[in-house]
Amino acid sequence: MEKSGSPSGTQAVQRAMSVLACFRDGGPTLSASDLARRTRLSTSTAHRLARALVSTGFLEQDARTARYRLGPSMTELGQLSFHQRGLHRVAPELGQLARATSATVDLAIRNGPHAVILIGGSVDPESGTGLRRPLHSTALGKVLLAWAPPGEDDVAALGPLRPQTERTIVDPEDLRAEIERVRKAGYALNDGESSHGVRTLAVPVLDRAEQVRYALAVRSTPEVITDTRIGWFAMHARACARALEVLLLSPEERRITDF
Amino acid sequence: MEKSGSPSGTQAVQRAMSVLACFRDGGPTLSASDLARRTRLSTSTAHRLARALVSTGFLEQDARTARYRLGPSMTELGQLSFHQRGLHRVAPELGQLARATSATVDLAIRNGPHAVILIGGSVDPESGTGLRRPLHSTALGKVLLAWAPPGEDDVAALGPLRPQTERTIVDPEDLRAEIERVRKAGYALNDGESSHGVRTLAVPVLDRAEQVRYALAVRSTPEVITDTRIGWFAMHARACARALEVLLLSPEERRITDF
DNA sequence: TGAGATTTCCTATATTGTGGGAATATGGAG
DNA sequence: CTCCATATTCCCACAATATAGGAAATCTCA
Repeated sequence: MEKSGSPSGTQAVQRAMSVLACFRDGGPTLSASDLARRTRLSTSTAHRLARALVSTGFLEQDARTARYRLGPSMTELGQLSFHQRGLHRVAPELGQLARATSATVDLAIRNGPHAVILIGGSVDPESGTGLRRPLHSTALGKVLLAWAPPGEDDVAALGPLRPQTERTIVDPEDLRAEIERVRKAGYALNDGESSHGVRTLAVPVLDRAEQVRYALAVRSTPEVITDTRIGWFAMHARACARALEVLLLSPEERRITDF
Repeated sequence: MEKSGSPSGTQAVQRAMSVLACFRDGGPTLSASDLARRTRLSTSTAHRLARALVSTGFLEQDARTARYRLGPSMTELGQLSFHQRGLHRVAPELGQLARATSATVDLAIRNGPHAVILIGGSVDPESGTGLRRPLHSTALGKVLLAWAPPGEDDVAALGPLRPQTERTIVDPEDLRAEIERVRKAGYALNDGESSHGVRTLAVPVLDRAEQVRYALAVRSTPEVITDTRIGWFAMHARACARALEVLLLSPEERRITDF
């Protein structure tokens, strides 16, 4: 099928994961043939993979309709991941930042070409926890790119840069320049590049290797985050990010001395 | 290796899922050899599966220590699963039940031989969201067994019934009798069977096929949930469960008329 | 610096996943 | 109620893919 630059020797597993990934864009339930269509796999293969995922609890099949939905293992391990990262401990910090800045606060992590919001300041399902945002058109994404480990900082690997508004950066060269600017400034700005009338400022949460683990954003309107106050917002966000750096690095990692 | 009663034709996928499952019992990070040991797979195989999971974002590998942790796709799809089930809409109902009863409220779903708490009334990581509890020693579990679909109600399939306290039901026959009692009464009781001094009452959240989708529990001390007030607690829990039944059945499922 | 453990890569083998196709079940329309 | 279209599930021969052994590279700790 694809020539697929991946040198991995695990077709079945990657296909199974792409079955799970269908639920990112699809509705809450998908039929076996939906899965086959979306993954471009044969009906038999999609069906067999789905059954394997059901047997391990990552999918669930409705007894009546035979449609699939994400299963209990997914929720369980998702929560576990949340706790194992220590994210349940950062809520107070984020709340404080939100109050100090009167802005909405998001904490995100990179997942391939997307930023996934781990803790969303909004309960709005359209911009809340679990949401995927593109890297090129968000402040979170620019931060995740600017401090990415070598090899994952390739703008070309993002594919076509889809415009969200007329301000969205769509030229890879422009994006590289923007990323360079972000790295120098220490924060990223998204001024209506993903949606109109929204201005977001993001900073990295770094580990000791100076690589980004999470991105932290404060989001509001241009009337609140004015040009002259950007420095002030950056300072507050940076302070919160530093607090998170302390909270989010596990004891095990912390014992590793750097110099 | 195992004779493995599963008639499925997907070894690689199931093995990959068992790699993910390692993180349920293990620490927040596991090394490649940890994974090989726990899954009883050869080093090469465990390593290759782990890499495939990393490439799809379900695992993450620390650049420094080369250890693995659960990845962003896990958190993302976990949250997605949460929302797609409509669970973000039930918080008010659960809060109301908690206030009315002055008890802790848990909502759980079955995952194989365990109950997974989807919304835990406690922020305590030891008894909060994402926790796995055994089916035989919890009120949640008894409910999930009592209304299980045919074929999944087999007590024998649970394996050995491990005692948690001296009150834990360990004889399969006793458990079957208890399940029968639960079904008749409409609620399950756990009186110190999983931990001392804790009494829990659980009721099912049923779909129209009279099969259990979720289990809802109120948990407190025997001084609060006294013998004489059990009926009162059951009534309140049952009322809340009915409200959840309305909330949690998707519109798609709802349009299916039953009689 | 050296011993031991761990991560990672490579390759031959056959076990395992693959997809065509047929049988069965489901739901909608007339 | 019956028929038709669509979707789900099962079966089987083929060969592509995952497997495990071993060796090299890297890291850890003394």
